[in-house]
Order: sequence, then structure tokens, then C-alpha cells
Amino acid sequence: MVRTRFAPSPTGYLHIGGLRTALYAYLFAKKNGGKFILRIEDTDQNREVAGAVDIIISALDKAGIHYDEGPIVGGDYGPYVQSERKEIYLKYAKQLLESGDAYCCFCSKERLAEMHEKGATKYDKHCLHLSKQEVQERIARGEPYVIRQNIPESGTHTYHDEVFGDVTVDYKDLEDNILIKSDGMPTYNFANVIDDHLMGITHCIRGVEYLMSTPKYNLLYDALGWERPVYIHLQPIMRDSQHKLSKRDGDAGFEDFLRKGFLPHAIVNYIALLGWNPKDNNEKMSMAELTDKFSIEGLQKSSSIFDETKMRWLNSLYVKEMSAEDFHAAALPYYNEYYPNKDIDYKYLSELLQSRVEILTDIKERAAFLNAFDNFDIELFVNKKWKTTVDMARELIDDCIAATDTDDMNAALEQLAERKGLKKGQVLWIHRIALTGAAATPGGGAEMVKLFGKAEALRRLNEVKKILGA
RNA sequence: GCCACUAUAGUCUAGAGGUUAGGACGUUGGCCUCUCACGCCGAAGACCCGGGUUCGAUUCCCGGUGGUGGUGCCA
Repeated sequence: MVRTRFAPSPTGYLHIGGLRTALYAYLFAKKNGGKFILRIEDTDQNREVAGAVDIIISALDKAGIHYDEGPIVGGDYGPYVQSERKEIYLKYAKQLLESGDAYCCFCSKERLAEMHEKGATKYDKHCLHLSKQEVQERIARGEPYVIRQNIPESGTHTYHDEVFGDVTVDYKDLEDNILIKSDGMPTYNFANVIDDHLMGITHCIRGVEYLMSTPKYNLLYDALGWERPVYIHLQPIMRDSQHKLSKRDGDAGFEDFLRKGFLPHAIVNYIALLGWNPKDNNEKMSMAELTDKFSIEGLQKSSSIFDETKMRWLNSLYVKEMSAEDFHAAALPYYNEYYPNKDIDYKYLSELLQSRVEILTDIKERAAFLNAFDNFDIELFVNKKWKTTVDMARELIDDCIAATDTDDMNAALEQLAERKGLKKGQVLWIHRIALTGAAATPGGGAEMVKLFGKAEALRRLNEVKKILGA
């Protein structure tokens, strides 16, 4: 049975990169009929963020990534929060101490800092050579200490990664890293191994930042007599060629994009494509299709740059295929924010807008004419292609009002054009500008009248008449 | 500094020892049209550099360069 996991630290938001890692782990598990587990890695007590776990859970839920085991829902391998598993790590740390694969280290931070200042690139194994007796005495005396992993001083380690192939690391480039901190909490380097094994994780899907330290984890699996998982390392999602997407720059949170008016699945669909390709030219995929097509062979070995423009395009595809009702429901909160209490047919506005917005916040721009009418710019009547002028508008405004007030406005406007010896487009242009005061509107004059209602349309036209001084 | 990973248009990517190097976003020309958008039809735009292997390398190998990552009592 395939078991994968997403193991975020509770930072208070769901990072886009983390979301993609979670997505791949989820897709891989589901594709293989396996289980997807959520585990919270909160061993750094200095980084506690209140409510962070709930935020991650709710974000994953919105994204359509549902975990089989984890906080709240539980499971047979819990607890799923590392801070609640402290005793477990300690137990295995002791085992490693006994087998000589780990040792207690009493070195002060000052000594460590001094070593680095002198050019040392890694810990010198100073405490490895302490006698058993001395170690016991110092612990009994209450001296603070950490437990370090005892890495071989020479030799190389090769392991297989599903996307990078065989990876070889020289032991001399690896440090005797800390397994248990002086506060008794494990570090990631230790906890991830213990938990992945105890939770039965078969495929370890995580960022490339662990590619080089994986041999250390393998050493731990070996020392404990455990089977190593299959490794699948993922390159990061970048903001540009030299920076990762980061919360600091405000471009990294899943929820941020939701607030910008992106649909959850459009985001998921888009990031699925960053670093993975489905081997065909269809880019728009439902969760079921993603699950069906997902494969580690399609995973990219290089990092990829996040392109919000392309995500907008994908989002627009999803917006267009929404039912009119769904789109209207989704748009309503934005109307309330941007154009509350207008005397217009909001339902009809939705119809006009649906093919014209890529993300929901585009509504603000696309229907700005609803608010902007107060600052009417009469120069808008001037159109090069149609050769319309402000004077022409002045001349036609009364007739436009009259035509708008008939039962068949379109016919009336056509007749008006004929009568004046003008092209229909010229009249329509002037009419629409007079109605909206906007060069671009989500529909023509007729649609605008339908949107406003005849009374409001006439009110607007009469106002423009005053502005024109006609 | 040392170590690791990586490299096809602006971006995401496909691809094979010999291809007109394919697709998508974006850009751009046109059509449609009272504007915008949608839709449709076109266009421009790429194999990081240097060696080697080979009849032939963008593809394989080595080196360089660029980028990223690791080198934490962070994960």
C-alpha cells in the first residue's frame, strides 16, 4: 500500500510550493490507491504560530486535497503532530546512542561558533571521544547536551532518487548533525525519519533542499534496521530565476491568490503543471484527470518560475465554464464591495461579465463605468475610426434620448442614423458613450440600457445632455 | 570557500544521435464587432559556452559559465 505524506511546519499560511508538494503526494497516493497523510512538523518551538494548523487544514480542503490520516481526523499511526511525539523520538535516540550511531555532545554554542570562526565547516566530533563514564557524570550533573548523529568520516553514499537518478554524496561533506536538541525536541533530520517509518510512509516526496542530506537519513534507517522509503525530490517554484516564491514578497500564499479572485482548482491545476507535464497537450484538468495522469516520470529536474499571467488564463477557462448561477454567486461579494446598491440588474451584469473577467477581482475594472459616470469625459465621443465628434454628440443627444425611450430602441437608432445620413456605428458609439462615459464596456449600448433599466438610462442621457450643454 | 543539483523562445514545457525543434501562456497582425472581452485565422520568438565521441550533436561524455540548494540546537 502506497502511503505518502505532506509534512508542513505550521507557519500560518499554506505556501504555493508546499501546496504543490502536497498535491503531488496526494495525486501519487490516490493514483496508486494509497493513503495520503498530513503530519505537522512543529518541533521548533520558537516558531509557533497560533491557529496555523487550522489554516493549513482549511486551505488543503479548499484545494480539494483531502488527507486520510492526520490531525483532527486521526488514524492508526498518530499522533500526527510531532510535538506530541517527543517521547517516541527519545526512545529511538537512546537506541542509537547504544549502538554508537549517535552520541551526546556537550559543546557550548560558544565553542561551536569559535570553531566556525576558525574556518571549520563542520563539527569536529569532539564529544564522540568522551568516555562513557564522563558522559554519564555530566548528564547527572545537569549539563545541557544534544544528541548528534555519528556520520562516518570517509567513504561515499549513493542512493536512488526517482527524479534525479543516483545521487552520491561524500561523507566528509556531511556533518554530525543534531538529532535531539538540548530542549529534548528532535530536529527535522531525526523526526522525519522516525515518523516516516512509524507512519508507514513508502514514498517520501519533498523539496530538493533535502537531496544532499538524504544519505544521513538513510544511515539512520539502516542503523535502526528499517527499510528506506522511495525518494522523490522536487525542485522549487521560483518567483524569478533567482528568487523562490516567498511570503515576504506577498506572492506565495495560496490564500492570497484566493483573495485575488482565483478559483481554488485553477490554482491547483496551474501549479500541477509547474514542474510536471502530463505528456499530452491538454493543460486544463480536473482533480480526477490529474490523479489519472500523474506520474513521477513527468517530473521536471529543474526549477520553474511561477507565471501568474498563465494562471489567470487557466482561471478564465474555469470562469467561463461556470454556470450562470455559480458565476453570479461568486461575483456577488465583489459587487457588494465595488458597486453596492446600484439600481441595476446585477444578474444581467453577471451575464455580461462572465466572458470578460479572468479572475473575480477583474470585476472592479470591467464595470468601473458604474461608478465613474460622475467624471464624464466628453472627449470620449471622439472616435477616429468612426469619425465621431463632440459636436456630433451634441447634435444627436436629444434623438438618442428619444430613441432610448421607444419600445424598439435599436430600430429607432437605426432610423436616426439614416435620417442624419450617418453610419449606424457612429450613432451607436455616441449612444453608448453617452450612457456609460467609458471607452470600454462589457457590452454595447443596448446591453447597457438593459443593465440600467430604461429609467436610469434616460437619467444618464439627460445628465450627459447637460454636460454637453446641448 | 567547499559540496550537490540544474540548463530548449519572456514563461511553463515536448522531443529525438539526422525534425521545417512540437504545444501552451504572453506578445503581435487580421477577422468578427457600436467599445471591451469571447471566438476564429495568421506571425515573430529557443536548444548557455568550449572541447571530445561520431559521417553527423541541441541530444552522449568532459570542462566552463549561469542559476538554485546544502554547509543551523530551521524545516
